[in-house]
Amino acid sequence: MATVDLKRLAKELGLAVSTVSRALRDSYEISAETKERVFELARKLNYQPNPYASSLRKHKSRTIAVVIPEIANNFFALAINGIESIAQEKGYHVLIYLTHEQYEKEVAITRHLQSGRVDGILVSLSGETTNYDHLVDLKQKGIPIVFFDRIAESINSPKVITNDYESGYKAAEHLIQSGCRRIAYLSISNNLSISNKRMQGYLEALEDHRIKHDPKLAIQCSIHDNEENYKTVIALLKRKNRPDAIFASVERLAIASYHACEELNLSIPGDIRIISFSNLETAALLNPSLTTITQPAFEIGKEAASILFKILEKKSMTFSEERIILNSKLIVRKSTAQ
Amino acid sequence: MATVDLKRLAKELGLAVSTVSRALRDSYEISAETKERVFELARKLNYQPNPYASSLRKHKSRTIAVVIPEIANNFFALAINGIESIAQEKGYHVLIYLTHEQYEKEVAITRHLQSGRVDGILVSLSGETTNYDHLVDLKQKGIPIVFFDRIAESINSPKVITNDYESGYKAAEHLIQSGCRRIAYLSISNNLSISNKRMQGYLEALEDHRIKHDPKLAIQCSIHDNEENYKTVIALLKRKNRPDAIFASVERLAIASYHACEELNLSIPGDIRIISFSNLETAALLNPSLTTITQPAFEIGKEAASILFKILEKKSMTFSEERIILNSKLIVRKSTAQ
DNA sequence: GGCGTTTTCGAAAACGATTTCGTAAAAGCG
DNA sequence: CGCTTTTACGAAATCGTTTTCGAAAACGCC
Repeated sequence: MATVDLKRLAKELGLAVSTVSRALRDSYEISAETKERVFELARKLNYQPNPYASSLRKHKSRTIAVVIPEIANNFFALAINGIESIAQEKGYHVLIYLTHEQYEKEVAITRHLQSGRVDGILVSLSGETTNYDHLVDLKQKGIPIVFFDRIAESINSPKVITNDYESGYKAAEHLIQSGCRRIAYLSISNNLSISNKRMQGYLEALEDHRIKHDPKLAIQCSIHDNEENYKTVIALLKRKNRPDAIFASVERLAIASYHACEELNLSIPGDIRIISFSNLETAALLNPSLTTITQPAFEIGKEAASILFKILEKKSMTFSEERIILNSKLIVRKSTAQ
Repeated sequence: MATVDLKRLAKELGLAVSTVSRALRDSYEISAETKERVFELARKLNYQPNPYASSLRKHKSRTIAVVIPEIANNFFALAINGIESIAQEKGYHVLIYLTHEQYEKEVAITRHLQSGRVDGILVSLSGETTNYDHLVDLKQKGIPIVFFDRIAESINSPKVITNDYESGYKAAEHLIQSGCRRIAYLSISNNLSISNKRMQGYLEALEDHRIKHDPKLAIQCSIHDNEENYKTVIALLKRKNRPDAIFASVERLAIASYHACEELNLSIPGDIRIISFSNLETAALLNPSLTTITQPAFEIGKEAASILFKILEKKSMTFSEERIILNSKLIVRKSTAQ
C-alpha cells in the first residue's frame, strides 16, 4: 500500500502537485470543478497531509507546549483540560512536559523548545525556579509564552492568575473571625509568585486585625517530599505553643496536615482549624469537610490557551501586557467551623 | 539574529553541510578533531536542530500520542505521569489527546494520527467505543498501539491492564464477608473491558457464596453526566428494597454515592457499605474513609510506555502478544467496616 | 613506487508540502 | 478584432535535515 501523498494524487488526477496542494487548501486560483475532483480522490484515498513537511515549509507546527511542575494534582489536571479543550477546537496539538518542580528540567525543556517544535508555550513555573533566563531566551527566539498561576512577574508576557493576595487575605480573615489567633501558614516555596502573594494577604489580614505575626508560624515546606511535610506538620503541632489554625497554600499541605492531625489525635476543627487552597473534588467529603479556596482551574487553562492562540493568530506580540485575573472562591466547610 | 542551521555552521567552519550533520550525529566517518570543532561552534551558537526537517527526512517523529478519555481523574493523571517519566528518559515527546469519553472524538483523533505525526500511540478507550476499525486502520498504517487499562480485546496489540476480574471478585467477597447480601454494582459503561471484567468477578463471587444475583442491582451509569449519576444513586437508595452495599467500578461513582448518602442521611457503613475502584489520594481522609481497590496507575503508564518504546526501538511488531497484568490492591477502610 | 584500503569529507538527491514565478488559454473591453 | 486582464494551472525552488554515492587524500604493504 503505497503512501498517499500529493504526488500520488497529482499523478492519478493528471494534475501538477502544486495544483493539488492549492485545491486542498481551497485556493481561489483553482476552479471549482478541479477542487471537487481533488477533494473526492483525497477523501477516497484517505489522504492525510504530512504535518512535518508542512511544518518545515511554513515554519509553523500547529503545536503548543504545556510546561508544568506536576500533573497528579487536580489543579493542573483541570488546567490541562481547559487548555486541551481550546486547542482541540482550534486544531492545535498539545505537548506535555513535566518539570517535577525541578529547575534543571525546566531549563532543559525550554531549551529544547527553542528548536521550533512548538509555536508557543504555556508555563507554570517550577518551585525551584528563581532565574528566568531560559524563558527570556525563548521569548527572544520569537516563541510566545503565556504564564498561568505560577508566573514570572519580571517577564513581559501575558499572565493568567487568580486573585491570590485577596484570597490569602480572605482565608486568614475567615480564620481570624472564627476565633483563631495563632495561624500557621504553610508555604511550598518562597520562589513562587502564588505562595508569596497568598502569604502577603495572610500577613495583611493579621495586621489589619491587630494580630502580631509570629515568624515561626510561617513554615517553608518541601516541594518534593510529602513525607517530610507530614513530619514538619507533626513537629509544628507538637510545639508547646501549638497554632490554633493551619492555612495551607496548596492542597498537598492540607492533606499532610489532615494526616498529621489523625496521627496526633487532634480534632479538626476542635483543636485546630484548617483551610487550604485546593481543587480537591472530594473536599466536601473529607473528615471533616475541608474549607477551601478553590481556583477556577479549568477556566485558567482555557483563558491562558485562548490568549496564546490569539497571539499566534494575530501574530502580534502586543498582548504582552495582558494580565487576566480570575477569582478564586472561598468555600466554607467544617474544618473551620466554630 | 540569523537562524542557526546546518548551513550556517557549515559555512562558518568551511565544511560541507553533510559533514556537519554527520559530526553532530557522532558519525564514525568524521575525524575526532573535526567533530570537536563542530561541537564547539554548535554549542557556542546554541544550535538546535529543526525537528521537523529531521522528522520529514527520517520518517520518525520521536513523538508519541496518549489518547485517553479524561484527565481530571487520578488514575489517568498518574498514568500520564508514568508515561511522561519514561518518555523524558528516552528523549521522546508526548502529545495528549482527550476523547472526553466520546467515540466520535476518538475516531477523529486516531484518524488524524494516521498522518505520521507520531511514531506510536498509547490508548485507553472511550466508554462509547464499541467499534475498533479506527484503531485497526492505525495499526495497518504501521503505527504501533499499546493499550492500557481500557483495552480492545480483539486487537492484537500489547496491553497493560490490572487483574480486574480478581479484583472485582475480591471486592465483592469482601462485602459479602462483612455481611452484605444485596450488593449493587455501579458500572460506567458495558462497552468497557474493565467494567465488564470487574462485574464478572462480582457475579462470580456472588455465585460462589450462593447469593442469587438481582439484575436490578447491576446499574449502568452515565459516562458523561455525574449529576445524573448522583440522582441515579439516590433513586437506588430510595428503593423499598434498598441494597446494603455499593460496589463502584470507578471513582466518580463512589463520589456520587457518598454525596447521595449525605443527601439521604444514610450512614456509611451503618446503612450501606461502599467500596470502589479508585486512585483517590484522599480515600483515607474521607468521611468515612473509603475502602478501595487501587490500581498501580503510575506503573501502568510506565509499563505501557516501556513496551511502546521497545517496539519503536526494535522496530519489530513481535510484541503484539504481550499482555502485562499488574495487580491492584484492596485497601480496607471504614466504609466497609462491620 | 605502485596499488589497494582506509579515512575523511563533499555534492546532490531525497523527504512532502508550500509558494513564487511564469504562462497558455479564456474572457473582457472599446 | 486587437488588446489587456483574468482564470487556471504547471515547473521549480524552498524549508533544514539525512543519506547515498563518490572521490580525494592518506596510509599500508610488498
